[in-house]
Amino acid sequence: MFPSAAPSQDHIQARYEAMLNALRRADYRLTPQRMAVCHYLAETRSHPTPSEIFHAVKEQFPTISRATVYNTVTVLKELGEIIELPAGGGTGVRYETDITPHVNLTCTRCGRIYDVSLDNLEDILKQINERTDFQLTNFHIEGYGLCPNCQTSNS
Amino acid sequence: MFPSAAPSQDHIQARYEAMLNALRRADYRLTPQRMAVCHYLAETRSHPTPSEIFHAVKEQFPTISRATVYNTVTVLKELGEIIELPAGGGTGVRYETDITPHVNLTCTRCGRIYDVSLDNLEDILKQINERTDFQLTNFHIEGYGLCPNCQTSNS
DNA sequence: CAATCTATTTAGAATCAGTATAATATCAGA
DNA sequence: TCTGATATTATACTGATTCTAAATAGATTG
Repeated sequence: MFPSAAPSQDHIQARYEAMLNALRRADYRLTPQRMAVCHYLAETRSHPTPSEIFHAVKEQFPTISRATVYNTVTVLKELGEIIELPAGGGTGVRYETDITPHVNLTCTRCGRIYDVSLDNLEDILKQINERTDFQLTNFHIEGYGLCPNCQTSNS
Repeated sequence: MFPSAAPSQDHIQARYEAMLNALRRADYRLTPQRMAVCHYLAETRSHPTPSEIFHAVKEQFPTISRATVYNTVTVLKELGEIIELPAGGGTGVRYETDITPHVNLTCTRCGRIYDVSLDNLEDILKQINERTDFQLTNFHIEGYGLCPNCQTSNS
């Protein structure tokens, strides 16, 4: 069950293109820095923090600044291409890069986040649309508890 | 639909007792400061930040320190009595104090959080328990989009 | 009750995340 | 190429969160 399989090359490419298209549609320039951030977000399954994104992209772009990373993820978040999650322990945020409806199981002890897919999630979307005037772009589900590891460890 | 009705006195009392019991069960002392934090969390529907909790409790406890607030919410979070949410705009965290399964609709423009209840949420719980080895304490659903207000305003 | 041990609180310092600013660079279009 | 708008960068700044050491309060034991 855990952990999720690494995304296929096709899937990475599709997510990457989707992010670029979202930026294009909203009239943002496709700068090399933004493209690098998008590419990293498309290929990772690690729910990265802004700092992790910064260091990863720095490998290709030694001059990139944190501000550019923050700008880019803020835009992508507003466009609904990524989702902001609490990182646990109040230490900033993480980003969910898989926006297909699924469940994040967060371990309240070690903070790790696991992905699980469920059936019939469209039904939730339908109910929200019926009951509210919200213009929904995406949604996801978070579960909290102890992961298999932390259930047995006692520290 | 919006906003949620204020919680009844009975409901406040029940939530308050539940938090105190959780602390007791986990062998934490019921200090006056912790009790005051719990009481505020039980009576609010505002998804407060640590700072808001601090100022609210300070009214009754002028000497309380921020560290005590942070300690208490961290414990309550580990016990599953409250849920940490990203506050939007990267400005720290907020806490969901209503742990009955429901939906938080977060407006990606103004950052406000709305509560909505849905049917058949037990089914999600069942699916998670069937498919994973997680020991789940609670879960909730987050939706993202534009609230009715922000759909019409253009700034 | 006194002595002791541990958990908790407090104030303040330190750290870290995130934002704002101003100068520079890049890009698109005339 | 020139011009204007947008984006990036480095750095300074603000505010959120954590850490630390000392003081306090509660529980426990003799």
